[in-house]
Amino acid sequence: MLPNPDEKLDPRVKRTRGLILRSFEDLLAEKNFETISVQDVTDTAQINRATFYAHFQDKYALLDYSISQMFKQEIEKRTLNACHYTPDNLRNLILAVCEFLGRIHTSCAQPHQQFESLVETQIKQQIFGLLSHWLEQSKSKVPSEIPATVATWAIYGLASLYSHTKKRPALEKFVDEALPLVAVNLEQFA
Amino acid sequence: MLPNPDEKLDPRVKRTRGLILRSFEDLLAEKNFETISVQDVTDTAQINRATFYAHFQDKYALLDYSISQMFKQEIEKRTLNACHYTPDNLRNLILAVCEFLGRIHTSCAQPHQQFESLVETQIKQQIFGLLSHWLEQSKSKVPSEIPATVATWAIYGLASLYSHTKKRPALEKFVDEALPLVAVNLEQFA
DNA sequence: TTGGATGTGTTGACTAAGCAACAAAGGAGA
DNA sequence: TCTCCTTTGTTGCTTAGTCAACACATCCAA
Repeated sequence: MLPNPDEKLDPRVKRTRGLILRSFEDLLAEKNFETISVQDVTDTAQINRATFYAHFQDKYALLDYSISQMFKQEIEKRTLNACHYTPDNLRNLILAVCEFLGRIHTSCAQPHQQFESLVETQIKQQIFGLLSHWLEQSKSKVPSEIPATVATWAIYGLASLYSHTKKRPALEKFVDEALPLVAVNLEQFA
Repeated sequence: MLPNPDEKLDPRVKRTRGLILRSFEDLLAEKNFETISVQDVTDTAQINRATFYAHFQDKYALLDYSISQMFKQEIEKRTLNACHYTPDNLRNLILAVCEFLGRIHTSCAQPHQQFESLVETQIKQQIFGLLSHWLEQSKSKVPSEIPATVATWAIYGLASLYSHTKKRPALEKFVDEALPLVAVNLEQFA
């Protein structure tokens, strides 16, 4: 739906980016983001360090890209990118964000402030883009920026709460309880 | 032991060869060798067809290389490349060849004449090289070419018999019964 | 027989990846 | 403070991989 810019790419580029991404995600599982050097990534990816810089400005850009790719996959898996606003789709989106963030917090070694804030920025950007896309398809011509922003922050906040909870409650139950509070501001787009 | 020519290689070369080999071995598990085209290999390896020809003359050369690499790994796994002639090492070698050939015959789709003969040539070359290496370390200065040849063919023959047997007997028992017939010609090198 | 479809092997021009070397910026410790 | 060491970005040159196009061989069916 949203334009897919990866198809017509030089195979060498696809391969290299894939290697970098895979290595980075593997490394994130063992060490925390701050202690991962570009060297570490290129060593485990078995590519040259200079090649890394041909693709990413630095490791922060890599993190941004990595997070957004993973999240995009999560969304595509649930085909949330090819639909419009309904309470049920919203419910699935909240579920997706909770699970995604939950997975990050269990599979990445001790997340740190900087790491978390970069993740937050990326994910919120994606949620906002998706919601805007949904709302603009509605017959209602109400401007969507403000409702989409409110919903985006609310959703991320819920997922953050969920993923930081030590003993996580049953996800479905959690989402069903929270859903109405988010949906109330979007009813006009249903 | 035998010189290891792969270490100081351009990383791109290692990667490309690895991709080609893996794809080829995967394809061998599904289709028989004759029906695998160079195109098939490069497609699944996600490399350009021209790149294939920069590494291998044709698919027959690839088969040779693939078989010899797999066999070399089998030998290295058992550290048979770093030892000398003893009846026990010989026993392990026979075991290795039987298992290797057995694995090929179960994991590769319907082997054909051409395929089998290419495999045979490669494996015998490797066995012969290894045996020569062993025998030439012996104190006895007896020429080793003839005994090594006899043993090589005998070993391959045994493994071939074993791997073509429908209901394979217990491997250990099979080898213990055959071992003396091969060892008798090598006693002088012990 | 002809023609389309498919595979082979090769070529030359272009582009990405590798490499070694560099300056510069921190960090840790004596 | 000074030095030693590691990491960061960057650069110019070399080499490997990509691409499109080519001529040629098979094969099979119209």
